[in-house]
Amino acid sequence: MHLVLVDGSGFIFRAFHALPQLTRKSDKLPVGSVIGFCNMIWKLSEDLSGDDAPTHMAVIFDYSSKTFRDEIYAEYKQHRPPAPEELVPQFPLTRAATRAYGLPSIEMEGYEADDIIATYTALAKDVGGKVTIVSSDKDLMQLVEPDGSVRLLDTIPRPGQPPLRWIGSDEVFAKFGVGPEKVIEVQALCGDAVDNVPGVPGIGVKTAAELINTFGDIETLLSRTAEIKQPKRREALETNAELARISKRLVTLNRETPVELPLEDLVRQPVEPAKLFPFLKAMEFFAISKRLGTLLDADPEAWPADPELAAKPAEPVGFDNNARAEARAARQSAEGRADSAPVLHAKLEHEKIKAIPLDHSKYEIIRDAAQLQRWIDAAYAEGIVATDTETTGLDNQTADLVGISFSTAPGNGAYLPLGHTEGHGDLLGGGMAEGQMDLRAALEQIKPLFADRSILKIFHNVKYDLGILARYGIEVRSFDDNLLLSYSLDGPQFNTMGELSDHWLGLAGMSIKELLGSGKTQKTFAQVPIADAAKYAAEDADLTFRLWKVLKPRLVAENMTTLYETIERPLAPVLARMEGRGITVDRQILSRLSGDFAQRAAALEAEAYELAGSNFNLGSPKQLGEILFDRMGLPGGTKTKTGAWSTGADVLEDLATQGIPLARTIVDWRQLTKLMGTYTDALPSYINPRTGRVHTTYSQHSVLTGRLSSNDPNLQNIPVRTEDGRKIRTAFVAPAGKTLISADYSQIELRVLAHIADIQALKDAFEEGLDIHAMTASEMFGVPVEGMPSEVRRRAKAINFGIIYGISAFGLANQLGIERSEAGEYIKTYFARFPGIQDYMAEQRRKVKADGYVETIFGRKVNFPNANSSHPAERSFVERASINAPIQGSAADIIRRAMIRMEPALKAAGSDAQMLLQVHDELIFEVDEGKEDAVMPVIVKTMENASEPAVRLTVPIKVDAHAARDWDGAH
DNA sequence: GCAAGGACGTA
DNA sequence: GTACGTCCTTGCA
Repeated sequence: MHLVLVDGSGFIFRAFHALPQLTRKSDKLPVGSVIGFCNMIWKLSEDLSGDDAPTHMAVIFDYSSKTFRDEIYAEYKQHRPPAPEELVPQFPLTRAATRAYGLPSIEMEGYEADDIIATYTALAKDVGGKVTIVSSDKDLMQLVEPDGSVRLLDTIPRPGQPPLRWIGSDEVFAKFGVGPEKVIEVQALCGDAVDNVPGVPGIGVKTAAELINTFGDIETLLSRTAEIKQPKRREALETNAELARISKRLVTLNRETPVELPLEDLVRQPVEPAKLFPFLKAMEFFAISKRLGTLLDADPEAWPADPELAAKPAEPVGFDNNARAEARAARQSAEGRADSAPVLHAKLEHEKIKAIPLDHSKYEIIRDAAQLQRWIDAAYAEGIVATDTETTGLDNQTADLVGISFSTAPGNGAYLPLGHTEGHGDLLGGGMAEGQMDLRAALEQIKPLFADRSILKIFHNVKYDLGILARYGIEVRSFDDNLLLSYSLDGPQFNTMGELSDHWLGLAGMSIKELLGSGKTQKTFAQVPIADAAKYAAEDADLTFRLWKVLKPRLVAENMTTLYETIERPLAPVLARMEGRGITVDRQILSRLSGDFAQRAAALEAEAYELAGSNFNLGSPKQLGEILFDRMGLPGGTKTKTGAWSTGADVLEDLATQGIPLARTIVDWRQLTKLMGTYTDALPSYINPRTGRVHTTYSQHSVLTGRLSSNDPNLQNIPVRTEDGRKIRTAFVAPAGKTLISADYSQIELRVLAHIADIQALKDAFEEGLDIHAMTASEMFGVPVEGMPSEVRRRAKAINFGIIYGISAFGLANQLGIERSEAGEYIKTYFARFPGIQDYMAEQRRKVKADGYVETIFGRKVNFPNANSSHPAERSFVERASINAPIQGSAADIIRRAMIRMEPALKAAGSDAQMLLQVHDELIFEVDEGKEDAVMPVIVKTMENASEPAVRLTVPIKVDAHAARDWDGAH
C-alpha cells in the first residue's frame, strides 16, 4: 500500500499567499484560496501517478470550529501566521472541496494535523505500507524513516529547484545535523521562535546537533552536563533543564491520537462527478468545472449547484444564533484540560522574563557612529528592537527630540543622547552638552532601521513616537505597541509603562518625576544630565522589550490576535497622521464670540445678584445651593452623595418653571461661561505656532468600549445642541481653497442593536428607510406616523436611547419627567412589541456574570470585574453597562475599521482628501474646493462597508455627508 | 500644588 | 439609564 497524507492547512496558506484575492461573483465571498487549493489537489493527483500513485489518501486539517477566532487559534497551534480575515470563510470551503474531490477530510478537536498525520503514518507502517506526507513542515521530519518507507514531499514551487522535492533521511540530516530519529532531541534544545518552542537559550541548531551526536539524547545530556567544557553552555543547560524537557514534549508528535476513520476508509476513490460538479457550480468555478468536465468526460451542466454552499443572503450573526456561542460552549467543556501549546508558551515566557534581574550597570550610552552601528547591527541580528524617544514634553506636536533608547534583548539597553543641554536648569538653558552625536547624522544612520519592514520595532504608545519621528523625517514600518497589546488583551486598565511593568514584571522602574522634579522647578528631559537620563531611557527600552515578551504571546493564547492586528495596530499610524494634520480654527471668530458671551454673562451676573439680593460667586454650586435652599427656603432641594445641595441644570430648570427667575438666570449664565471657559477662550491657546492649526491628541487605549477619546483639546465635545454653542463650530474652518466634509453614521447604534439582538421589526424599518423613532412610537402607542405629535415621537426616541443605555424605569422616568410606574409600563410595551430585546439583555447579563466580560461583534472584550459585586447598585450598573458595551463597542469597531481603510480608499480614488477628526460616529475631512462631489461617495461607501467582510451585518448601514466652509455648515 | 466633587460639553 | 474630557471651586497639604 502507498498512503498519501496531505497537510491541508499548509495547502490553504500556500494558496492564500501565492494567489490573488478573488471573490465569488454573486456575493463577493472570498474564494481565491479555495481555487488554489482545488488546483493543488488536482495537480498532486496528476503528479503522483505510476509507481507513486496512492492506494490510500486523505487530507488532514488543523481543527477549527466555525468562528474565525477559533480558526486562528487552531492555525496558531500549528505556528502559522494569523489568518487574514479574507481567509476565514475559506476554511470550511476547503473541507468541502476535499470531500468534493472524493477525499476524506480529517480533523480532530484537541489535536493538530501533525499528530493525526503521525498516527496514520504509524498505522500504515504497522501493516508494512509506504507513506508520503505532502508538506514542507519541518516539524513532520521526525516521522521520516531511513529505509525510505516514510518520506515528505514538498510541492511548493521554488525558483531553480525541481517542482517535486522528496525529503528523506539525507535531507533531514542536512537540515538538522542528525537523523530523523533524533530530530526531536535537537528541536527541543534549539527551540524555535516562530513555533513557540522555548528551547535552551543560547543554543542553536548546530550546537544542538553537536551535543546530541555526542550524548545521544536530552536526558543523557542533562545527566552529564559536567562533561561540557564551555561554561556558558553548561550553565545554560543546567538552569534550563526543565525548559528543554517541556520543549521536547511540545515538539514530539502524538502517534496515538484516537482517529475515527480506520486505515481501510482512506482507500483512494475515483472522483465522482455527482459530488464534484455541484460543489464547483456552487463556488462558481466555471473554468475549473469546464476543464474537469473534459478530463472526466462528464457534462458539468448536468448537476445543480450545492444549495448548502451556493450564494445566498448571509445568516444573522447575532448573539444567540452566532456560531461563537457554540465555540464558547466548546471552550467551556474543554476547561480542565491541560493548557494548550500557546497558553503554555505564554506562561513559560512570563516566568522566564520575570526571572531576569534589572541591572542598570549593563546599560550603555551611545557616543559615536561606530557604537550606534553596533546597536543597529544587533537589531538586525535579532530582527527586533525595543525603542523609545525621549523629548521635551508630552505634546508630540511641540516637543523636541532629546534622545532615543534601544534594547535588543531583555536585560540590555542603550541610550543615544542627541539634544541634552548644559544643565543649569534655568530659562537660558545653556549650550549643548558634551559627548552627543550630531542629531542629523545620527538620524540618517538610524533611518533605514526604522523603515525596514523586516525589523520589528517595539514601542510603548507608538502613536506618540510616530508623531515625533515623522517631524524628524523618520518613517516607521513594522512595529508593535505594548500599550495597544495591553489594551487589546485587558482593556484600559493599564496606562503607563510603570503600571505595566509593576503588574507584569514586578519591577517599579525609575520614576520620571524624580528625574524632572515638579512644579516651578520642573526640568525638561533635555536638562537632565546624560548619565541619569541614560539610566532612565535605557531601562525604558529594556522594560519595553521585557513587557513585549510577556504580552505578545498572550495574544495567541487568548485569541486576541485579530483584534490587535486588524484593528488596533493599523489604526495607530492613521491617528498619528490625523493628529499631525490638525484643523484650522479661526481666532477672530472665537474672539468676537468671546466678547459677546462675556457681555451677556456680565449682564446675567448683575441680574443674578439683584434677584438673590446679594453678591456671591455664581460659579460656586456650594454658595448657590445655600442661597436657594437654606436662605430662600425653596422646595424641591435634593442633596448629593456628599451632602451638598444639588444645583444641576435639571434642578434649576424645575425651579425656573415654578417661577423662580434666579434659576433661569443661573442656567443661562452657566451656559455662557461654560462656552467661554472651555471653548472661545481656551481653544486659541491650542493653536500651534508652527502649523497655525489645532492638534488634538486621541487616546486609543482609554475607553472601555473601544471608542476613542480626544484631549488637549477635546475636539469630540465641541457644542452643537444650542444656538450659541453652534456658533463655536463656525470657527472650525477649511483654509483657503479647501472645503470641510463631515460624514456621519445615521443611527449606527440602533442599527447595531437591531443586528446583534436580531430584532426583525427594527431591521425592517431600517431596510425601508423609515423614521425610526416615529416607527417606534407608532408601534408602541398605536399612533399613525402621519401627523404624529412631536411629544409622542420624543418619548419613543428617549426609549430607544434608553434601550441602548441598558434601560431602567428609574432612568427613563427621570429623562421624561414622568412617574416611575408609567416608565415601567412603557418598557413593558417596548419589550412586547420588540421581542428579542429582552433576550439580548438577559444574555448579556448572564454572560457578564459568568465570564466577567461581554464582547463586540469583532471580538473585542469589555471587562467588568465587578459583575458579581455585593453592592446591588454596583451590580445594576454593571448590568446596564454590559448591555450598552457590545452596542457602543461594535459601532466603535466599525468606525475604526472605516478609518483604517479610508486613506487607501481615497488614494485609490485619486483623491487627496485628508481625514482630520473623528467624533465617535462622524469623520471630518478637508478636501480641495470643487472636489467634494467626487470624494463624498468614496467616503460614504468606505464607511458603510467597513464591517465587511469580517462581519456581514443584517441591517443596512447609512452614512450622510455634507460639505461646507465650516464645521457648523458641514454637519 | 494637587485631588475630589460638581457641573456640563459631546456621541 | 451608556461612554468620555475639561473647567471651576473647595479643601487639604
